[in-house]
Order: sequence, then structure tokens, then C-alpha cells
Amino acid sequence: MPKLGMEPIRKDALVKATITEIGRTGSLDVTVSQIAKRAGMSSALAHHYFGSKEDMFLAAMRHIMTIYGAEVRGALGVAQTPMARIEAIVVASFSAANFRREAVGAWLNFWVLAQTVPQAKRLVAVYQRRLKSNLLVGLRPLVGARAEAIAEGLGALIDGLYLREVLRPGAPDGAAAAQMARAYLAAHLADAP
Amino acid sequence: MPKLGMEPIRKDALVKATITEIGRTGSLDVTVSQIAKRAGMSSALAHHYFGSKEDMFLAAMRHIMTIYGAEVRGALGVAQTPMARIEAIVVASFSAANFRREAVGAWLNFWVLAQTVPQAKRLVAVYQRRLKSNLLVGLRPLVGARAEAIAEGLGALIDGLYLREVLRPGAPDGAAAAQMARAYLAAHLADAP
DNA sequence: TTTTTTGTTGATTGACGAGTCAATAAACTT
DNA sequence: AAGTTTATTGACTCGTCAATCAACAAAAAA
Repeated sequence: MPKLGMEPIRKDALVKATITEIGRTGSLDVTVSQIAKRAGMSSALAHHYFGSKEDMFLAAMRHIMTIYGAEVRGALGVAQTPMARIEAIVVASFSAANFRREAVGAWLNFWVLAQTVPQAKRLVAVYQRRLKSNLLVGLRPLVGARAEAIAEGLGALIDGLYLREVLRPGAPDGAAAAQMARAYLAAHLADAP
Repeated sequence: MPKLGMEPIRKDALVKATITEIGRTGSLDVTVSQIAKRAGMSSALAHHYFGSKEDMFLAAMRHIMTIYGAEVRGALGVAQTPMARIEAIVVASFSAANFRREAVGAWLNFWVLAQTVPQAKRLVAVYQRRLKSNLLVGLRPLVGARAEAIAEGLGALIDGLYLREVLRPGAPDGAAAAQMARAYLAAHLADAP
């Protein structure tokens, strides 16, 4: 039954299955067979398309970051004021697409992976740089030199909210998390210039 | 050469070796042999004192939390004002003993472990509850009803700073992290009542 | 139509690692 | 002195899993 042009479809299915499986179990200790099974194929085929399990992990990381990046870019595109730019980033960070169990669970595990795999570390570094840079563009017109420290803090707060989400019972509450980030901002903007 | 009363010494060595090894490799994928070797004994002996690898992990978690808890309690003991109480927690959180590579790396991995192992999850929950409660005692006299949200945010920020420390190059900078937490507080305290 | 390329899997290999066991020995008890 | 408890390890079992391979099938190219 081999239809041609399966490669992108299979790869996509595997990437999604990887995220699902890591998020579901909350661990990088998932077998290639588990992932392949969830993606509806044999483990041998998974190895055929991705050379190794590590490659699957990296592709899954890139996928998460791509989604996140696209959403941020989209929201940023329609932001007119500095304040709106920051708000756009906050909203995107805690949107339903990004701030969901699976994705957050996978994200945390990728952070851990970054301690072992240089490629993964680079990916996280890219995420951090972009986030900071995006925040700075919005913050500088508002607070000048203080922007640096505020961006750093807001970045850490967002990561911390992700981290905590992982262990929270019940459905994720992106709105509450976003509110927390906004409060951080409001406080810092109101503070002495 | 068996001297008696080895149990506590061996267990202690194993707990410390577990933290070192997890922190060093940045992963829970450490073998019992690795840990035992670093602790200066055979893997069989490690299994003799702790029933399983998971038990070792849990003991290591408890150890980290005990150190942290003791330091917080110590600092809290000499704090006279609400503000001093909060400052005590911040200082303890980023003290040299707690905010060091190994410990932070291990801490993150234990957070991940908590997704899989209920016992570990409970331990993290205890840590979170204590942190929040300690912060609230200091915050309530200062900001009343807003204390809840501020404590939650400060907790998330502290966790986020830990999370980011894991991937930062160079020696940990507890002073900078503490400064970030203080800025968060200052901003929120200065903000409208 | 033969050949090549693409898709697919069951079976196998090879490594690694948690946990068990038997054996040895020193100390302590009776 | 005989027996028991504690300390200790090398060797072994048993399971798991990433990665490979041989084989088969269908489409495309020659």
C-alpha cells in the first residue's frame, strides 16, 4: 500500500506523538516504540525517518518553538504601541495552544534535555534570546535603561509559571498566569522612573 | 574490616553522591553504579541500604529540602519585621548552599521526577506550601489582601530563576537573582494600595 | 518489463542496568 | 566457643530498548 510522499506526513505524526508522549508521561523516558505506536507505525519506520531518538526529540523541540514563535510573531504584527507589544507576548505565551498540559510538560523535559544535549541547549538559548529581545523592544520606550532588568525578570517569571503549571492539578489556567505577568509589569511600570 | 554503625554514614554518602551525580550530569539517567562509585562503595551495597534507586532519589530530595528548610528557618528566626521576614526567605533561597550548580540541577530534575513519582510530587508540594505560607506571613501586614497574589508571583519568580540558573554559563550569581526578587517586591510594595 | 526508488515491518542484535544472591568476614552476643 | 548480626562485594539474572537488517510490496523510471 505504499503511497508516495509519506515522509513529511510520517515525520509530522512522529513529532506530534513525541510531544504527546513526553507530555503525557512527564518524562524523557519514552521508548521509540511508544512514540511510533502513538503515531501509528512501527518503531523501525520511526528510525527510518529520524536517524535516532535524539533527532526525534530535537525535531519535537523545534516544533514547539516554531508554534510559539509563530504565535508571538502574529500577535506582534498587529501591535501598535510598546505596551501592546508586551501584552502580545504575554498573551501568546499563555495561549491555549502553548499553555496546555502536553506542551508544557514536554517543554520542561526539553529544558532538562538541554543540560545533556548541546543542540537542545542551543534551541533553548534561541528561545530565551528572542523572548528577551522582543520584550526589550516594547519595554525600552516605556522605562529606558530599566528595561533590561525588567525583561530579565519577566522572562524568569514566565518560565517559572510554566514550571509550576506542570505540577498544578486540573486544567491549565492561562488567563490567571497571564494576569500574574501583567501584575508584574504594572507594578514595575508604576514604580519610580 | 566491617565496623559497625555504618548505615547512617553510607546512607549519607549515597544521598550526597546522588545529588552530585544528578546535578553533574543534569539528568535522572544516572546508574546506581555511578552513584555508588562516587560514594565509594559497590552498587550492591547501595541496594542494600536503599531498597531501590527511587528510594535514593527520594532521600536526596528530602535532603535538599531539609537543608533549604533549615536555612530558611534559621534566617526567619532572627527576623523582626515583616519586611525582614521576606528578605530572609529571599536570601536563604539564593544562598551559596542552595543556589549552587549541583543542587539547582538536581532540584530541577526532582521537579521532573515529581511528574512520575507521587512521593516526589508530595515533596514538591510541601516545599511550595511552606514557601507560600512563609511569604504570606511577611506580606500580609504590608499589603493585606494583595498578599496572596504577590506571594504566588514571587514564588513563581524564584522557581523561574532557579530554572534559568540551570542553563546559565559560569558560576551561579545568587546576588543577582536575589536582587531580581527584591525588585519584584519593591515594585509591588510601591504600587497603589 | 526490468530496474530503481520509496515505504514498511517483524525479527534480531547488542548493550546496558536494576535488582538479587551466595559467599566472606569482622564484630557483637550468649 | 558457637551463634548471630552487620558489612561488603563479585557474579549473575532478567528485562528493556535503541538501532540494524533482511525481506516484501508498490509505485516510478528506464
